[in-house]
Amino acid sequence: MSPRTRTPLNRDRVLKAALDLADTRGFEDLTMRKLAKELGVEAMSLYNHVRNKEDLLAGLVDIVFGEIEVAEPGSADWRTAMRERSLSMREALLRHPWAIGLMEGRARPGPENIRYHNAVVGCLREGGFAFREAVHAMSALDAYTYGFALQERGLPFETPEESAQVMDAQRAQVPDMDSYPYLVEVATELQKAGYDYAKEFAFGLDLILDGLEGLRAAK
Amino acid sequence: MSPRTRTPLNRDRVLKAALDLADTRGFEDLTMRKLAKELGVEAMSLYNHVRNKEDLLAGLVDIVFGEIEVAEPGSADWRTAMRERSLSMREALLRHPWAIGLMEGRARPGPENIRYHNAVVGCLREGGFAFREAVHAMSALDAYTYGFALQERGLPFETPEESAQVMDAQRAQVPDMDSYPYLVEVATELQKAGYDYAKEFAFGLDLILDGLEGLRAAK
DNA sequence: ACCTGAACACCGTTCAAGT
DNA sequence: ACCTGAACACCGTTCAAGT
Repeated sequence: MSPRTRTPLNRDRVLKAALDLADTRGFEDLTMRKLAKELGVEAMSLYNHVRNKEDLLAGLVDIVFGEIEVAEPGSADWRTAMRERSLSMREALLRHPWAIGLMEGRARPGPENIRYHNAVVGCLREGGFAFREAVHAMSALDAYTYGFALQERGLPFETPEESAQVMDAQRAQVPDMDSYPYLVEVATELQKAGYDYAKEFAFGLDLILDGLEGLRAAK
Repeated sequence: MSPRTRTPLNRDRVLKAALDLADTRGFEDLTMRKLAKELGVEAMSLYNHVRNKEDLLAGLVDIVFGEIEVAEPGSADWRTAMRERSLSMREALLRHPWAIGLMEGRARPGPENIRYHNAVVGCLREGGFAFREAVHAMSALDAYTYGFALQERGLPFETPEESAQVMDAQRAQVPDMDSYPYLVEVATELQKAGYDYAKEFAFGLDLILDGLEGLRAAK
């Protein structure tokens, strides 16, 4: 039992601390050195539990995949299953916005990743989608969800006040703003009404689900 | 006329060289020092033409926005306009995959960004979409396109051979692969048929466009 | 088996100094 | 006005050395 760390370091503790660091202080603060300090250890010690930083990130991504809830194939109708898992996916990406660009990496997928994707395809196949159509459906839903999370991470339109602030800054910076009447309109309306991300996401999601329903019926 | 650089450095030349470096050698090789070397200059000289690296990246993002073709509002029916601009957007993101996560940044948008989004909203408004519906439409289309580009960047399923390779590696790594029958099926089918990204993208795109048509008709 | 100190080859950026 | 050398505060990672 060393003086500082009662529990010895292991891969799980390293990953957990890394996740927390990225979530609370931001992805750019997730460095091997700062992570080590957080764990009361020197940076080089981490390499006993993680191959390198890429391996660390792969571990984090798999934790995020593990947080996405998805029904057992056949346990619910495909539409509710896909709707719920897309909502759960957006929420996970909202908790870990730094992960968005890493989820679809070329690296070999982790166990949670595999479990997750198997369940998604399973719900579609058991829901009556032919193989090709199931791939279409998953591809479209995933693309939409990743892309929406990306937009949500970047855009500052949460409240009317925020929208107003952004637009004022923009107006000051772009002198010929009146050459862009459609944008001005959007800005004006958004200032009045605000922008509800959850509702906006649900709108596009239901639109895609409606389309997929037809695809399935056509079989 | 200095010995090396006949044309003096300026912001445009810096941005052009940076774009080329990121495209040809990858985003991780786009460092201020390597960019400077490419231009036959010391790293510190770049700061005469670019505030910092963030400013450099903002400049690159605006160049990419400038590469996305979009019709003049009112010049074509909304559906072809939106279809064409989404295809053009995917192609631009395919040429500059490193840009995907940067396009929707919090930073103030550049002139090409503003021009582009104004035109997109304009095509929808002139095409008969009410304000709220135009925002819905743009949001859904953008999310899908960004997300698809993200998947395409990460996944290695171009040819049947690639799919086979990936699956073999995965099989070797995951011993209980048979616990994931739906994934095995996808893998098997993909090995036979391959995966056509362009067609897959068009499928989801048309599905969303179909849905938006209904939204417009309902007004 | 696990941890560490020193070192290597890098980063972005500042600043005083050159022309 | 533009470029540079030296410096600062960082990175990820290796490796021999400690326990």
